Parts: sequence; structure tokens; C-alpha cells
Amino acid sequence: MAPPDDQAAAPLDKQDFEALARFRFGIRRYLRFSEEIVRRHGLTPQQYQLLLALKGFPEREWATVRELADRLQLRHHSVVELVDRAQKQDLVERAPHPDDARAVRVVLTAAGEEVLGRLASLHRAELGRMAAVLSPPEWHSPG
Amino acid sequence: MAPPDDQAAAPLDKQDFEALARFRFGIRRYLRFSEEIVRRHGLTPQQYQLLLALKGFPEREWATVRELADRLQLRHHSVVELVDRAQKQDLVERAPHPDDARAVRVVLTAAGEEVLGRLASLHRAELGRMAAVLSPPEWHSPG
DNA sequence: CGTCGCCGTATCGTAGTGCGATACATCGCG
DNA sequence: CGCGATGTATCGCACTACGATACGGCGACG
Repeated sequence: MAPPDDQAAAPLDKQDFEALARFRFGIRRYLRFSEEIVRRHGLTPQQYQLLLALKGFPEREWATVRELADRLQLRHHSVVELVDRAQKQDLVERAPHPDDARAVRVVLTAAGEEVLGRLASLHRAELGRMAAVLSPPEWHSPG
Repeated sequence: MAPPDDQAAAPLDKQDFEALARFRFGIRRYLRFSEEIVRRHGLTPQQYQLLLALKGFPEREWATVRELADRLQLRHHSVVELVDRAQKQDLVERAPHPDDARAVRVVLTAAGEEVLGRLASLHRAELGRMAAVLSPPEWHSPG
């Protein structure tokens, strides 16, 4: 009789909107921080994401273009261009895929590894500081 | 003698990189979800953020251009253009500021209010589902 | 009560980047 | 060994955030 506990149906009150807005604000602030610090080191935000996705790839430390497209939530050819630019800056390089001649292994260069180390460290620190704002809101609903 | 407990100094291990990457992946997935659903309703992601920032503004439900620039982490004139586009679609409108003739009150229209309600509801639901992936990582550090 | 520095808003041209459409090579299956 | 499926690359385009700049109201000071 009471509607199912699916929150999607219930209308939002002012508090909900504020929570949603605050969370989005948190994300923006984090990305903004990231962008600034990353640019200071000579890369674009996307390039940092690329490097991080490689180094942080489960099991290995490289990935194919297609895998990256999934992890970065981009189209394949957007990743191609991203890799092109990063390669031009000697952050990553392409290596042949052992099993599939169509695919490409994108791997970090020494230089890429180095910058990433520094940047990731700074990000970890900032994340610790921002944890409160960045945590997704808890709904005061299902009391 | 042991370095201070400031994490920024300690080098990251594979697990840290994976955690960082997973979190960024979560953000991307959420923004991606948001973008898709928002576009399906005829707005751009930025427009949704604008509406949400207005409706979710602490205390009131409107804001000046400058305040929005802070909340959206954009430059003032980027917000101007964003408001221009949103106004053209009848999502928001400009009203004079009671106390300061330089400033502008940006307010939601009825149409804007309506779409926002539906979109915010969907976002709240998705946030519930994604909470696990979206939570900032806890560092296994100071063990 | 007029002038001047300051702040908020708006305009213009530009650069970066993600996308759709398309092309091409390789894989694997019958 | 041909053919659809899959992975990568190319081209042109559109969107949007930005820096530089301009304009107008504001408040303070003499």
C-alpha cells in the first residue's frame, strides 16, 4: 500500500536539493583542484586521467585503447586522440599487443610514471582533506 | 625520525593507484550517467548544474552570477554565457537585484523547476545505487 | 554633490576536446 | 579462404570555457 521504497518516486524537498547540489559542488571543486595542479605540471586533466587509468588498471599497468575508452568513459576515437597527444609529450607510448595484432598496448613512459607519482600523491592528500564534501549524500528518507 | 604522518610524502603503492583510479572512474561514470539522462531531457550537463545550483542554494533558491561562478567553479563570464543559453530555453530568467543594481538575480522558471524536479529525482536514485563506487577511498595507510 | 576607484555583468575572438561518420587492418568462424 | 565482427585511426564539426576587454552602477572622499 505504501509506495515501494524506490526513492525515485518521492518528490524532493529543499534539503534533498541542497544535498544534491552540495555533492555536485564537491565534485566540481575536486576536479578544479585537480585541473589546476595538473596544469601546473604541464598536463591536461584528461592526460592525468589517462596516466592514472593505466597505472591503476587492475592486475596490470597497461591497457588497450578500448579498455581505456571504458575506464575514461569516452568514445574509442577520443581516446586515440588523447593517446596521440600524450605520446607527443612522451608521457605514454604504444606497444604491440602480444596476442592481437589489431589491438595496442598503451604503456607509461618513465617520464609519465614520474609525473604521475607526484600528481597522484598530491591528489591523495587533497582527497583526504575533501572526504567530507565528496561523500555522496545519505538520504534522510527511509526512517 | 620517522617522516611526519603527512601522506603526501609517502610513495604510493599499486593499491593506492588503483583506489585513486577507481574513484576517478566512479566520478566519470556518474557524470556520464548524468549527461546522458540530462540530454535526453533536452539540456546540457552544465544547464542541469546551473538549475541544481539555484534550487539547492543555501537559504534561498536564486543566486547572482558571481555566486554561481563560485558554486559551479567557473569564471564569471562563463556563467553569463551559460545563463544566456539557459534563458533562451526558458529554464531560468534574470530579475533585478533588490539591493544592488549592478547584480542580477538568476531564478528558475516554472519550466526549469519542472525538469529539474524530474532530473534530480533520477539523480538521487542513481546516487544511491552508486554510493559504493563514488565514496572517496580510505587509505590503508597508517597501519 | 561631483569625481574616481572598484566591483559585477556583458561582449568578442580563440583554443581545446569530445563526437559522428567513415575508413582500414586483423581476427575467428564456418 | 571468404565474411561478419572487432580494434584502431582519420576528418570535419560543434560546443564550451577561457583571456582580454568594455560598460555601468556603487560607495567613499573631499
